[in-house]
Amino acid sequence: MKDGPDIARLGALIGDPARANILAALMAGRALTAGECATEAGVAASTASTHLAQLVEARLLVVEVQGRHRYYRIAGPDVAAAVEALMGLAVRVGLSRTRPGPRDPALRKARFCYDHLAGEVATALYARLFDNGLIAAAADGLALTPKGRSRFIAVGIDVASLETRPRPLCRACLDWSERKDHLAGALGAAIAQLAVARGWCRRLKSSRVASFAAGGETSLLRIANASDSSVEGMTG
Amino acid sequence: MKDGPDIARLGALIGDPARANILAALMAGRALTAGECATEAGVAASTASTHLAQLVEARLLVVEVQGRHRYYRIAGPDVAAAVEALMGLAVRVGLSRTRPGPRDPALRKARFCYDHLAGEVATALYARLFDNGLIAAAADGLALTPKGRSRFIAVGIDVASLETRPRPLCRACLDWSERKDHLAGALGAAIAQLAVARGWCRRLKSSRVASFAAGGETSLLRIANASDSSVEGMTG
DNA sequence: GCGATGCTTCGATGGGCATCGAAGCGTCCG
DNA sequence: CGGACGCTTCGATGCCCATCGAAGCATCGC
Repeated sequence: MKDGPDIARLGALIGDPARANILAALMAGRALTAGECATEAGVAASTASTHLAQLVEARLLVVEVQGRHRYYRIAGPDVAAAVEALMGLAVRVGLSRTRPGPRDPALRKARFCYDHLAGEVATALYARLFDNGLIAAAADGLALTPKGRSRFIAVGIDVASLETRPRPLCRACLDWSERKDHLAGALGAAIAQLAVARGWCRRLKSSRVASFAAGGETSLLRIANASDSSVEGMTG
Repeated sequence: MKDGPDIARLGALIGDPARANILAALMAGRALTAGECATEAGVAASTASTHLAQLVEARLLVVEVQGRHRYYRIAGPDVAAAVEALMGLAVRVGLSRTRPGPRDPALRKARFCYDHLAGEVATALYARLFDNGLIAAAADGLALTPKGRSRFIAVGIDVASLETRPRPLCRACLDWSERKDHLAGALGAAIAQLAVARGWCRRLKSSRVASFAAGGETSLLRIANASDSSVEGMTG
């Protein structure tokens, strides 16, 4: 009938409460079994199964079979970005399921956005990375500066292998709670992994919340200080 | 039940084909009467009326009454951005309603994205603005450089008045057809207005396509040449 | 092997909602 | 002031699809 992308099918997919809950749960970045998805969505296992099948069919999710378990996961960063964009619009438009923002202040403080960090901490880190010249803008988006490259290597991130991937290294992602950008892309994911590996923060189970340990937040922000060498000494 | 933004309501809103068609039509940036929306969506006037009421209720659209006509319009840039993001995901995920439609190449070449330009031409302009140092990245997003500021003033854009608005001056918007960024924000809108006023391009009626006149594309791209003074001489 | 567990398919049920025509209400034109 | 036009509201119809329990199919543990 009309030309262009079939936005209606996508909307309908996301428009069902059960499917939306599944997507929201998977936005934490972890893979969930079909049964866990059913619990998250609050529906019977059979119902969740049909929903999951539809989401896989539409390529929003991917499934990985391990024995008698089936692990479902967000298909990729672009799906996560679109879901995140919708969340941002929902907040701005006043469509929240709890009146004054998420009842969870922890969620605003720091959370996982698919495979990278979001929230207050993440937007602060992004601003500092920028101000200190570790990342900069390029014609095709965001780029890692030479200064930043050596810094992240010193911190323990294998930048070279990240660069071989088709996925963009740096990408700005609009934070729905802060209304500022935070760092996404392969580098954003690597930083999140680093933060977990070093024990700076951990995922709260069954939620997107990133719980920071004492001093973890400052350790993370210290990444953006190109001249600070204390990061390497910290281990988890 | 769950915390966080009510993404399901938004999805359900966009998920209906009639509403999706209305939104897509309004993405051209012009306001449409209720009757025109009904025609675009291919439904009866009464049906369209209920859809429009829901979209206004959800703050995705705003309505302006003029005499016996009611003009509906996208509520703001954030709504447009989210819809654009969904379109991008739909394309990447393979959800298109036409394989390679006839009107499609023109749409990829240049189109209106709410109030600014998108497509091949717009991404090219964005890259040149960047390479020539007229815009640059800042911690909170994109910024106009002093060089760029004087250039746009010379071209005839009232930058000072744009800066007084709450709306961000420059903003990167991911182009769903090109998979690169193009310029959005108040400046992006102003450039689009300028291009129309100077006769470089015009809106094709009832479509998002921006039809460029002979030489119009080069005239537009010439904006990005800070040393080129021939732009001011061209009038529409 | 045999039962238990995890997940999907099947069939039936029900509810929500898009859709339409007709009627009602306001606005413009002559 | 009367008729036409634009839009919305109303009431009725019908369809799509989410939902569930039960049954079917794999896999794991013993």
